[in-house]
Amino acid sequence: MANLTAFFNCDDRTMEQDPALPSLNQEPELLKTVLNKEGFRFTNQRQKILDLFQSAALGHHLNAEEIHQQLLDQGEKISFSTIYRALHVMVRLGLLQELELAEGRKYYELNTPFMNQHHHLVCVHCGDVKEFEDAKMTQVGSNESASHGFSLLNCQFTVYGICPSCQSLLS
Amino acid sequence: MANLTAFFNCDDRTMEQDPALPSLNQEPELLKTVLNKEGFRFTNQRQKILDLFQSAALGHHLNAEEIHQQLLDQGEKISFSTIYRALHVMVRLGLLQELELAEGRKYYELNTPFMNQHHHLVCVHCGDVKEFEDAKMTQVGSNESASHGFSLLNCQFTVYGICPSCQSLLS
DNA sequence: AACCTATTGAAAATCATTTTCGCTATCCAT
DNA sequence: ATGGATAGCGAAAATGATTTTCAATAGGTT
Repeated sequence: MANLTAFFNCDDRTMEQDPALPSLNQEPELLKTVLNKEGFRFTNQRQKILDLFQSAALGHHLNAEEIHQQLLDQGEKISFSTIYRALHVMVRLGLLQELELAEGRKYYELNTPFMNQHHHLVCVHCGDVKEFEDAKMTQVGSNESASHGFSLLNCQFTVYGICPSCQSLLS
Repeated sequence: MANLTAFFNCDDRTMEQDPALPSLNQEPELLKTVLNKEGFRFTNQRQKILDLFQSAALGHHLNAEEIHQQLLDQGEKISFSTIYRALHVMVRLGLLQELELAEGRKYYELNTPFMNQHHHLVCVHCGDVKEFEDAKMTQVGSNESASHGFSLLNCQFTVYGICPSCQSLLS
């Protein structure tokens, strides 16, 4: 069986991602509610991690390393195991989305409702990432999953290329 | 700087992917030609690896582990380092494409000309992968990269969901 | 307040992938 | 063809991100 970590690796529990994506930005207490509803516990560390995503621009992606560093910078001591566990839980709960930007590590960003999903244009040379939206994408994604009888969780469109500045460097 | 391995990790040389994708299925000697043109050497191991992809259904993806096992099964002894090096070279030369199917490892498949690119619908529970094509995808990909001044290398649309049989298992 | 157990941090373990290094094989020029 | 230069090979060690283990602690519940 596949090992799609962020979807199914939160200890041993098996559970579906909540289809009604909670919008955390409103209520300060929402994280606790969402966690408890599924038997997870609210902790300071989880709140701090989520705060990072909420205080960053929407669609900003972070990896475990960056989260660790940013929390250190603001005086919070946290272990990598806690970070990874928190990320998995929050992906499972539909609060975060895991991104595969082909850099040998995983990135996470605040999950956005389906119809507002954005996609990524990656420079394979310098790693610069631009975001874009396109309704056609979501359209195709839901058509495809429907036509195969899949229940849709999310979709990612990633375009790889070389950005203008790297083009000049390389020429 | 980013570390997009398959694009830029072939020892130390820096070089662009050949925009004219060679169609290997015709000429038996083409691999040697393509390799030598860029200063790489033709080896038995590289041929054997490429053969695996060519004898499989088009669009079939393999990871390093599977390649290693399949070659063992057919009596070929080959090391993982050789496999990984060969895969990188062939991606660089545009013979293979690297796929991010979110399973903690990389998959490869024969590269196909842009307009025939196919995309993936992945069951996050059992790992089953369905392929599909959609011209809109390529369209959007080239529009986006063009509008940001990127030179386009490739694009991947990956849809995550739960397949029908896993849905019944989980309910 | 007491209990049950999910969560934490630290350290060890995994796992895919990469690198090192001495040896071999391919390519190019003679 | 032959020989030299060096790309590529295999084996083993190294890396780096992520996961797991385990004893101590803290969150949620009664």
